[in-house]
Amino acid sequence: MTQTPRSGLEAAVKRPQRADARRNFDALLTAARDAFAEQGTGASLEEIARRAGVGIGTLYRNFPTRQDLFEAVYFGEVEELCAAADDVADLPPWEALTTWLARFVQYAATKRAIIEALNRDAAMFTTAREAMYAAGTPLFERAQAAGEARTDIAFDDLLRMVSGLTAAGFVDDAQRQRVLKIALDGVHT
Amino acid sequence: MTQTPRSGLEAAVKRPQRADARRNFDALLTAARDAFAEQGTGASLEEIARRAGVGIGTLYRNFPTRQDLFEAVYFGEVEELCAAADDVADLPPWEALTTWLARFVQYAATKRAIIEALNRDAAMFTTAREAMYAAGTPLFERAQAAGEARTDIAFDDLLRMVSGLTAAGFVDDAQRQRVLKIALDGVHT
DNA sequence: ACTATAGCGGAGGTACCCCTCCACTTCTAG
DNA sequence: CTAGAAGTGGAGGGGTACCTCCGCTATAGT
Repeated sequence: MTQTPRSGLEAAVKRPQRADARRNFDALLTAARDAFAEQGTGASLEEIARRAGVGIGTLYRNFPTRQDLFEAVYFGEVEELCAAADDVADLPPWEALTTWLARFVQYAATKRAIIEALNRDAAMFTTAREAMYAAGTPLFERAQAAGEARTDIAFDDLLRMVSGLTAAGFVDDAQRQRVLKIALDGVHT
Repeated sequence: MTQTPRSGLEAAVKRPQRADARRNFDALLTAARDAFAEQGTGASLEEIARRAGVGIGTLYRNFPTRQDLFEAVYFGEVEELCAAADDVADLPPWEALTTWLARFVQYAATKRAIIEALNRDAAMFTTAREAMYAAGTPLFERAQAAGEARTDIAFDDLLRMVSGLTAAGFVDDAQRQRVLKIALDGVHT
């Protein structure tokens, strides 16, 4: 959550120097993350400040625009997702791919910002998208090389398919898993 | 759009009697449909009235609550979708199913309300959901009976999968089609 | 301890949006 | 033609959100 520089994803916002300010900064980040998760990109900034227990002025000083706040949260999320790609590195090809995608689904299910982001074309999204692709493409290509995934589709197709399933509502988690599996069966060879 | 009673989907709102009032009513419905399509369920009622070229008061007289307006629009949409099931009746089983689903995707892509609706459980959604299921299930079962669709999944799984793909953002329509096809390959036998 | 200063927070202006209410306009039946 | 019923629309009250501004407070370096 507190950022660990990696893959060019550092937000364009710098953590303040003073200890008390840093506390507020982190509280804001956490509150924003929760709020964005629950209510999407449009969550009220005033409520975020309230949740973080700071004044609205403090929020605006740290993050002059909604975009700045969003980036700070969002880059953190994407980073975690990318890191998850390492965790599956030593599974067999197809399993590694599906495990990562499952994590993508489960992870992003509560954080729809990531999905909303897959679509827009603002600069920050491009950066984040590239990071996600950098993390996922090797898994996909490994599966293809092992003859486990069809070669007539792009990783982009796959990721969008999965992200769609993430966004969809399901009765329960079992159904989500089941449907994901069906869809992935279309990719498996 | 102007409602054609069918499958218990008549909205709980009645069209006014006077000619001028009826014109306004229809204009509101059209404007609301566009607005909901563009901005989702939360579109501003005042803007809808503006688009329809009527006063806000007129909107409220015809549709006392946002829900009323939404139902009126939404039931019309669902009806059209159900009607589309008839159009594919004489295609071969698998083709009939996929064609209908493709229409579902294309149709609902601009009208996300339908998808948002698949999830909530208010009474009206139940009604609409049932109508959609009544229209689609036969197509699915026919494909299953013909040995063209796997039998270990429910129509509900399928529809949610497809609706997820609908909601997802794609680079272009070609990609949308491609991804839909991949996902459906997971269902085909 | 002391002070310069980074940081704080919330009042308040602006802009929407929701919804109600009612003086006014338009339609239509007779 | 006409009168009453049906319908109109927008002003206005109550909310909430955005964002700025600035007098006050807590911190860090000496």
